[in-house]
Amino acid sequence: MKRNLSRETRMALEPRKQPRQERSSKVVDRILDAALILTREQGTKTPTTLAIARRAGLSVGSLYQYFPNKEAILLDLARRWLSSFPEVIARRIKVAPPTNRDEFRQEVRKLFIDTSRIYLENANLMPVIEAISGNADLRPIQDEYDEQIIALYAAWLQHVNPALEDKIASRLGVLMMDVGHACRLVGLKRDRKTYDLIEDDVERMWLALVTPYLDLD
Amino acid sequence: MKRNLSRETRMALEPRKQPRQERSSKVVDRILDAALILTREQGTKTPTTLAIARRAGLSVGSLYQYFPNKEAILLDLARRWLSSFPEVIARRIKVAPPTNRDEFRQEVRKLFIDTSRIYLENANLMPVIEAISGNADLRPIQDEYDEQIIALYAAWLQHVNPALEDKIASRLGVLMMDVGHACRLVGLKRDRKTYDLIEDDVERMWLALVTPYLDLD
DNA sequence: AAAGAATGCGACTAATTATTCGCGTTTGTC
DNA sequence: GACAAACGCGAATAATTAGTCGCATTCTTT
Repeated sequence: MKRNLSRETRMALEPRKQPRQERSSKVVDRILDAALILTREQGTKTPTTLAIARRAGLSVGSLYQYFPNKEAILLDLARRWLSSFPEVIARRIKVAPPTNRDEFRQEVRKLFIDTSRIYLENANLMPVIEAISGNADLRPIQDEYDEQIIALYAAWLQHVNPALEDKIASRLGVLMMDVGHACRLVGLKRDRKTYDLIEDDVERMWLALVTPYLDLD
Repeated sequence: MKRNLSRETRMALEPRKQPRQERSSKVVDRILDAALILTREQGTKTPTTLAIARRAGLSVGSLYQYFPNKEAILLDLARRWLSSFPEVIARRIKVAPPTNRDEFRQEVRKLFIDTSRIYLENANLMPVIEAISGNADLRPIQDEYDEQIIALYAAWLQHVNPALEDKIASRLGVLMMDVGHACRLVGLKRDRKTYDLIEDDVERMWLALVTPYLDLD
């Protein structure tokens, strides 16, 4: 278990080599698929390298042809998810800010729907997201993304109400993110109808959360 | 690492022996204190038995005089926290149900304040709670408590509005718990003033969440 | 088809860490 | 103060797993 990379893990998360031959790029997919399936099966615990290799019909050695360490595999799976949040929120800051209560509600709704879509589209990798949160090595990386997302939520709030103090915006940003995340994780574990009901619940909560701080009208 | 107890862990969580001599009951406290301090220091990862023993000025062997395994130590720390929730919610079900919108708001507020107090009083063991959630062996035990708490929140909702369907009550119960938990964890990491502001935020969200389902008036 | 590069293999290494066990020490009891 | 029970110790055990390395196989190119 040569394991003091943990500190430098961040540097070491890039793929060790680009696949050159066609067979190997399929192998990368097999590895990622195996890791995803196992993470889903096992819930909390991240799968072992041996388990991933076996499931992918490979040997451990082959894993390390393409990934510098186990963490990199999980992170690769989560990468699309992690990066789509900033994109989506940033997009909703580019439009003209609302001028009355009704337009404001519309804006909340849009942000709300866009973020919800991210969850729905990535439903199958929620177990990976949860595993990452529970992993000491990966947690800091997720925290970085979270910081970014919170900052963007805060920016969105100030876009909607430029008079809003930084401190308040950032507090509300954290809560929007965490409430949304917690509720949607619950929702995705239920059937689609319940998910939709929970979405309505979250929307009401978001509105209740931010409305007092956005004295339009 | 004799570690296939995991399955039978549940049986094995009781203290191995009651301390008979006075010196040893102090030792149990020292162990618990050490585990608490280390968990707080290390954040996510649960401390090793060796680290706990060292910090408590003991040897590993002595740990196992009083605890059947490492998990039992953390669980012992969390036990008061885990059990106070059911107590507190159950107490709020015993009073007469509200008859109008204003009394209802009062009831929400009371439940809200009572649960908030649990967080404030146990602020220093939040890292333990988080560590437990991230630990594959302990998670299931916390989940059991969570089930219980959700059921009680649901029962409270039906106490307030007896006409409320089971399914809705349980959905709202989950959300009350998760939203409260997520926000309060954030709050406890901030200063007291911010905690109070977040409490107001949560109260508004709770009200927004449940009000549509409680057609009093 | 032969050379050389890329890929694949899996036994092995090594780090980590939970738990045990036999023995020495302290404490309580008479 | 002597005896047994309780307590304390920590080296040894053993389970688990991440990551390596030299050799084997397959592919690409000419």
